[in-house]
Amino acid sequence: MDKQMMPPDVVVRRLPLYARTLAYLQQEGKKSVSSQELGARINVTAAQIRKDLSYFGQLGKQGIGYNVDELLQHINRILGLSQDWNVVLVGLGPLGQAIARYSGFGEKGIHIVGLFDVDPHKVGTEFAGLTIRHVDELPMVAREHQVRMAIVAVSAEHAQEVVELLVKAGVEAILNYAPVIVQVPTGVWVRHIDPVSLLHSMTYYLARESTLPPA
Amino acid sequence: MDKQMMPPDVVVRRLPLYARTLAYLQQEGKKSVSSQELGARINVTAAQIRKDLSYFGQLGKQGIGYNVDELLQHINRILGLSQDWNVVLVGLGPLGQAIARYSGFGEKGIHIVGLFDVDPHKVGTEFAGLTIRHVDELPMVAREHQVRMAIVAVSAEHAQEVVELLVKAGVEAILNYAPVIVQVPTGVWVRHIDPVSLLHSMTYYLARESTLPPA
DNA sequence: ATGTGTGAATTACTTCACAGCG
DNA sequence: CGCTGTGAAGTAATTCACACAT
Repeated sequence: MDKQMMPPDVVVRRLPLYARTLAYLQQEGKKSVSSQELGARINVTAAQIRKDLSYFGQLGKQGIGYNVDELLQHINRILGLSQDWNVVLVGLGPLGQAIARYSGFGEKGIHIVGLFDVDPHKVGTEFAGLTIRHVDELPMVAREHQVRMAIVAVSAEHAQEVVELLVKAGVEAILNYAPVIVQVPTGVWVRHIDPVSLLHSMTYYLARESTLPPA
Repeated sequence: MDKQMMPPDVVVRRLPLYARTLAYLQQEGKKSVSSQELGARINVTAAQIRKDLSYFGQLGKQGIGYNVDELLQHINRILGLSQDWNVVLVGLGPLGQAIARYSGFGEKGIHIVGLFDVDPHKVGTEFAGLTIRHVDELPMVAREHQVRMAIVAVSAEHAQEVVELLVKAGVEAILNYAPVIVQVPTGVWVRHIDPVSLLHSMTYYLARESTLPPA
């Protein structure tokens, strides 16, 4: 597929999944993998994987499959993960604290470099190796650490205003844990984490029982 | 739209969002809302909302819009949220602990009735008002509380085996926080929570800068 | 007037199926 | 052969646009 043709967002969203699975395959000592095999691990058809990857060039070898190391490195490069990314976290309630302590980000090129809250009891205290600061200091810290991404873990009521502060501070990508859809200007990306909605979308089917999910 | 025609999963996934937004509108004292207005709050087109809702009957009034109270109650009924749902949580590491403490589930008809781990240091201790039990006791507790849903917060390595235990214990819907796609038999639903992948799918765009997200 | 409900049109995404390379 | 890469075909999801109800 042509280089200049840009991949739809659904494809971009699947790339991290491919990367992670390749990393697991790598750990398992696999050198090479077919689209078939890779797809079986993540419930994606072989054709889908081949088509997705074709947006980014000819990454496989006919008759052989994909080289695990190469493809992993290639996808990481595509995702911009050859560099590390500094991220700030806003909101240090129970959820924010769990996120701050979570080690899974750091392993994958995401570094939390600032913690922010407004609660005077929290501001100034240490947490997970960082000092919690007042959100007023966001612009300063963002500039200092060249922060382009943020994680929002405040209440639904405060999410929109926090997002606006972040955007004003130059943040271009936001992972929002608050149970509300936030509005952002063009040029800023948002993704939502919403466990309650996911659970509720499953109760729909359980309440119906006769319906079966796709194999 | 015909009653017997069943809504695609994308539609079902949007319903909880509609419900939540209606709940906010209700709190704000709104009595009635148009598809236009509702859509503006959650970045969904008015046509989309009307078409989605039409799967479930004629829920609005021409020239007026939708009655907030009625529509909210209707969607909740559709989602099976007129009843409450008992859920078990497996894995009480930092993430599982945060989930166990999170109050947002209970407010929305989801009740955590069992906590499970395998760590002998944790089993037997109290947490968030419940006693942590060994996963061996899963079948018993699941039967006792008629548990049909579960939340998995174990490591990637253990996720698949835990899911299999859950399925064996009769669980039909799983919210998986582990960074791996788990395989389930037909008739069981899984949804994934994957913050790292969401962040990585955004670094893709940030690393490209010229590309703008959809308005 | 206003705003729903819905076929028709459009756009987006996935799968097919096969030429061609190793 | 085995398995990729990819146009073509097929599905699915979204948006249009307008008749119609209030």
